[in-house]
Amino acid sequence: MVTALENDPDYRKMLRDAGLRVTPQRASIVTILSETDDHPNVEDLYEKVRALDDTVSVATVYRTMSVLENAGLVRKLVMDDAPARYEMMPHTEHDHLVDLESGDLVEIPGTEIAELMSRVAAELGYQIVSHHTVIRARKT
Amino acid sequence: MVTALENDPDYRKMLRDAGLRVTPQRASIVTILSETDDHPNVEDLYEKVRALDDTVSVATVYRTMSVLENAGLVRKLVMDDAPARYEMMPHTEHDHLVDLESGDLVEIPGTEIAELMSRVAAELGYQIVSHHTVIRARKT
DNA sequence: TTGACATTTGCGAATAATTCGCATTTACAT
DNA sequence: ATGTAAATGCGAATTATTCGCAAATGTCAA
Repeated sequence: MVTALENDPDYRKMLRDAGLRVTPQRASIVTILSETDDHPNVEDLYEKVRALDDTVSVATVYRTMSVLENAGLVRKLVMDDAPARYEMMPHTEHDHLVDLESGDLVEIPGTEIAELMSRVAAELGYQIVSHHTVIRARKT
Repeated sequence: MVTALENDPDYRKMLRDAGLRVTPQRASIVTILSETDDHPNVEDLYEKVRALDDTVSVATVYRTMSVLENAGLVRKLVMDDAPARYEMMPHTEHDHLVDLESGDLVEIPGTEIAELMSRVAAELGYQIVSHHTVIRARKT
């Protein structure tokens, strides 16, 4: 069985450090998600992962996304009218904008939005665990 | 048939002005949603509307929410792991925060967040059609 | 290294929110 | 009043996601 395990020991570590068991399926999924620079939904992800490792089931992709999200390794983007999409937790903070004409998901770089939200939440006596923002917009 | 039509001619006008047909079902739904200060999901709404007007079906509640959203009269709040919730389009701008302990949906007053988003989107050459932000947080 | 055991997986069935098809009713412009 | 496009109710269909369970497997302690 060919998996991503042997190729990318980094992902083993990332999973171990998060207190998660390292299974071939998880390694394959993380490998694919890390290599992908768009924001795949489960179906996209499943198809790509399958090409690398055909032992993976859809259910496992769902379960893995959930586990990784809880571990803070993955961010889930809940869409308005489409299946959720995922990305590896970014080191560079950004939010998301949906281009209503093309359907593209555009990244908005910068920490301003997050900082403002933290401030505003703090004023209400809350500490942000996560925030989820999707802006729908069209080109001017 | 008792409906909200006779009681609240304001809603007739609101619907007409938006170019929508005024049906008893729509009037009942708008009446209930307007009176409600929490953010009901379709099931909540359906139950309350039913008490007022038992000709309304769930499908119509869904369809009406969709129509009103497109008309800009209603805002849909897409939740992470629960059915969507709705509110009449607020005159006072605000965003939303989910209290992770209680599950409550708290309103964050103010236009700062929206303004910042507009600015940032403009920098990328976009004009915001709508933005949807849900912050998940816990009390400090 | 091995064994024990909790975790994870694949599979297909189940769930739950939302949409759809269609026959019937209805709002409203004329 | 009347014709017609739009809206409705009903239940069936769809679709993303979760679940149950038996089999497989990762990890940890000895």
